[in-house]
Amino acid sequence: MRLATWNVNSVRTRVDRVTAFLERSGVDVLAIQETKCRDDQFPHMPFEAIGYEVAHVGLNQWNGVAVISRVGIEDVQVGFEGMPSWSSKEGVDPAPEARAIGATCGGVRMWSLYVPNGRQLGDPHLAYKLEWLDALRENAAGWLAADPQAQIALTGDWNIAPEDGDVWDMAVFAHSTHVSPPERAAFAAVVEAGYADVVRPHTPGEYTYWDYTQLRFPRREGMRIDFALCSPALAARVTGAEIDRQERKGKGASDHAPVLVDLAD
DNA sequence: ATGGTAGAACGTCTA
Repeated sequence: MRLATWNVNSVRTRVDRVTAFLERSGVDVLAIQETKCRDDQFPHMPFEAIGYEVAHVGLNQWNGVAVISRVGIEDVQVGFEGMPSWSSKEGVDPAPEARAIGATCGGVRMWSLYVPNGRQLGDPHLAYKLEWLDALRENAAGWLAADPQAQIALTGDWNIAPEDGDVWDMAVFAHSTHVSPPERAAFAAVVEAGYADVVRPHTPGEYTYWDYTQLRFPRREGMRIDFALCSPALAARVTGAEIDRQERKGKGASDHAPVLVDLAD
């Protein structure tokens, strides 16, 4: 079986690329982030036409996550217990955002996660990001405690570069989010809870994201911020992984590349 | 030059 995660940066703009990727790659279960649409706007038909089912949550033009599977979608869960809320405006009550959806697909508990960006050091959005990650960690630890043999994949755009080598120049990020110690600690806490980054060993030195501006992609100035963290039972099945850099090329590319994981049967 | 690009309530937020 083949899993993948991909921040598509608008599923409506990118639907032809996403379906072509599924057909070309043979991915069975794909987690996508930043669909940027409501549920009623999601283009289900192109996916159904090639044999995939979709579980999506999208509340407005921001965020939006989905699991797309051709090996079944069961027990769909939107968000997780204690997931923090957010309000972008003063005077507007905070509400949960469309940043997490889980579903069981072919025996794997697949999560599509879009971790809050954090914006800038000192921004309330960074505190929100850290609270969101802590609540995720607490849930993920609980899932594993309830069933140590569970095959769980925490995949998505984590908006964290865990190691200095995960950005092209640490000096550029000296006063930025994504590399700060609290963010890295929050990521490490999920790993310590039992979820392994199964992709890094197969893709040393590679990035998953390149900003649209400043010619970042041709200059090979990217970041590794998209991850598939797997529970022990699932990590034991991993036979390989790759980052599909080709998908970042050409007109109409997302700013993120798909991250793929191969599993033994 | 406070820049650049992209995508979403088509004006402004988000990344």
